[in-house]
Amino acid sequence: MVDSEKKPSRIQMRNRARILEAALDVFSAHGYRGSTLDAIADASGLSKPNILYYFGGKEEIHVTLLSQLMETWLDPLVEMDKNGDPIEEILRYVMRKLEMSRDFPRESRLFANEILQGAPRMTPHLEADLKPLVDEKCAVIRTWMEQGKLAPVDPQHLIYSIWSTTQHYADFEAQVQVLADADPLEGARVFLDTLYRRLLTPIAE
Amino acid sequence: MVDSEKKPSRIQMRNRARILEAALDVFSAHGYRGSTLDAIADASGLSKPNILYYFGGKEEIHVTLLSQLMETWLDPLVEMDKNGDPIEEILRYVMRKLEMSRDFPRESRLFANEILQGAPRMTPHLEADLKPLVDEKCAVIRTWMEQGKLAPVDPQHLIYSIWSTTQHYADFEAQVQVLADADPLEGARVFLDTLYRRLLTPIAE
DNA sequence: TTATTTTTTGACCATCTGGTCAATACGATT
DNA sequence: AATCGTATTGACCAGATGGTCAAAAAATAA
Repeated sequence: MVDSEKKPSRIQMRNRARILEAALDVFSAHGYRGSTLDAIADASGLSKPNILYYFGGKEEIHVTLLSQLMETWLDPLVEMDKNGDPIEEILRYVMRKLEMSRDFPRESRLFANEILQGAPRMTPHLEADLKPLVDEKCAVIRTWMEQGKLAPVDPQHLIYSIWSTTQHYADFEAQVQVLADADPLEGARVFLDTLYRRLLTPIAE
Repeated sequence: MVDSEKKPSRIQMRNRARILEAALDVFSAHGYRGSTLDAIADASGLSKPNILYYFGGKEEIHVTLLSQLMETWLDPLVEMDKNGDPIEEILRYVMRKLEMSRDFPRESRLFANEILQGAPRMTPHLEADLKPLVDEKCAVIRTWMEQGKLAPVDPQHLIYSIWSTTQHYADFEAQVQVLADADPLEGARVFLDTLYRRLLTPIAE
């Protein structure tokens, strides 16, 4: 049995990583209920019982993925620096989120799927990690606005809009695909730069 | 057997409506794969075999819902009037989409779920209905911009941003809930009004 | 090498789920 | 009331799926 006390062997490291990689593929493409252990087994090259040797069950794999990816996911917001130039900081955040849609679409869809279903396996994480971070950054943004460095808007809705506009290109890729112009992500870069500059640039009086 | 040739009886009308209503509840909450005929049966108050008397199967119910709701879903964009005032037309569109997040969150999530999974049962509809409409309205917006009535931005990405920012409040409700301020939808109204006014108001030279 | 622990698997199981079907109940028409 | 098409259901089935387990195979330690 895999002992969670002592440090994992090299084989354990490798196989757990394989399983999580395969699971990310499968879960992000089909959702939790649409994914089967058999599919994860196939994708990882391990047998189903062997997978259950490393993880307690389907749900444990899913939860592990979710919490393991949470940090990566929130990192761009963490990086937002209250000492930087406000508009450039926010635009940098927007662009990093947009890059994540390009580079980590599976992760984006994994989260989107989970939240669409009411976040049954993630609400604790949201409360514990996301909420405090968002509160903190909203306070920073509010300060910037009070200093007249940003045009005043509700910081929380500003953040929602950044999440939704950037993640759209990963989560709704199938739709964007249908309406496809060449290289949507490059178009998005230009558009979102304009959008947030016009929104946030303070108007001199 | 239910005959698709002649017009449906009153009982058929009522029961098909019941089933679709229940199915919308179930599908939007759990996704396609996460939904069972038993759940739809329970929710509709009909027995499972009875449901299969009215619909060919689970997939047929889902497809029926999707195509039946497509029109409602696209209607606000259809309504965008090329003869109206550009900024007000677009803001009206934004607000109507936002109201739909409030009044039809199940429909929003149904579509979101489907597109997240790669739109397996909807790509034809997207091609046939959505694409031409979006192309048409993009042309209208482009005209407005050429006339100097709107600040120039890529119309397609403008539309994506409207979809994503408004639908966010329905599709990611679980997340918005966690970060909850009082009445997010009212905050959204104000924020989005500012956002799109600042983005689109032409700058006098 | 041998003993011991870790890893892997084939066979199996219980449950769930979409779907069938023959039989029954119902409702309108005569 | 008798008839006939419509509507409804209990019992059932086959395949999928999450998970178990004893035994075999590898790796590691002695």
